[in-house]
Amino acid sequence: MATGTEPQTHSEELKSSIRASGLKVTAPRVAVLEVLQHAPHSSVEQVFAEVRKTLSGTSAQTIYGILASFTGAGLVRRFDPPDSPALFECRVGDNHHHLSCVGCGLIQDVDCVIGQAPCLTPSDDSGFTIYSAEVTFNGLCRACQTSGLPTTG
Amino acid sequence: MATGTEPQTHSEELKSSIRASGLKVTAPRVAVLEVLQHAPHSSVEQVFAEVRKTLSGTSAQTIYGILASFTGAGLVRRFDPPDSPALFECRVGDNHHHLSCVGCGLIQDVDCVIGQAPCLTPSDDSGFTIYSAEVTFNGLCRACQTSGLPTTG
DNA sequence: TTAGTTGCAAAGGCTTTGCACGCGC
DNA sequence: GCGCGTGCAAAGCCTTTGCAACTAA
Repeated sequence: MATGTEPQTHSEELKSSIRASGLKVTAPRVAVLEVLQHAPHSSVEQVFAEVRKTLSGTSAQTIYGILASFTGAGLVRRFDPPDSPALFECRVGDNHHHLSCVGCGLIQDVDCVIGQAPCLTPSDDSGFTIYSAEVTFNGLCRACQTSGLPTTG
Repeated sequence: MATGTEPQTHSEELKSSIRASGLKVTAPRVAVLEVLQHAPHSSVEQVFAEVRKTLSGTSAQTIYGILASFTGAGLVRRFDPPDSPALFECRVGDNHHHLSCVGCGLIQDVDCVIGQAPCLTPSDDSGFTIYSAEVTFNGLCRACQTSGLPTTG
């Protein structure tokens, strides 16, 4: 970045991803994708706040629209935890899953148990054609274990 | 129900379950549990409508409260599909998972792939103590395959 | 130029909260 | 009798929708 010619080379990759999904490349879209890459498991509010640091004129509705488009295009994955607004994460292509702490709500990624996508096959698919399998492990994170959260009541 | 003495023997089981969870037994609670046993994957609206058939004076807020209590007590499991209100199902104790149709939103139960709970172990638990693993298979149900839903755009 | 996308504003639905009465224990 | 649970009413939040102007391709 000596000459300032390529201050955002990384953005080119993102733009290519957007184009490859058949979507037009716009500043807010690139920004949303960047935020998601740097901060996985972001809520709409989080993405909105981050994008506005760069593009102050962006509206929340635009963020909703972009995330919906990206989710439909497969660029991002939506995650709906109970008692919380939806989270979004960059779909990097691998098949990772989630550890969800019932104590503090922390979401953490884990590699797929088996390693391929879909990594699981239902015992009876009932005629379904399976595209993907998402696994959520519910448990208690290390911090919540240490703090002695009550587990029985 | 000839004498009216035991028109709801089955309810006794439900009451026991409620009591066992440390909750008080009330008519709406028994009704909610009955609805959930007969109609898995019910939304709040669905449960509300069914309960009112028996207990016309029940309010929606009561249903929300009951479902929240039951979820906390482990009697029912909450399921948050994207773009839809939360679903609830009776937690019968086994470790079944879900087939979710991306075409029509149909949710169907499947037995656990492996058969034990938790039936999966993450490759790296990051210090988490895992209580349970929930698996959602995303795919296309037989009806949506037949109707030729577009899969590429 | 053409079509998709953004921005502004408002509405809608789902869910939660506060308080008093009633019922289960 | 005590305390939890229920009912009534309202507010809150997250999310979606409609229309005009702008930008990417």
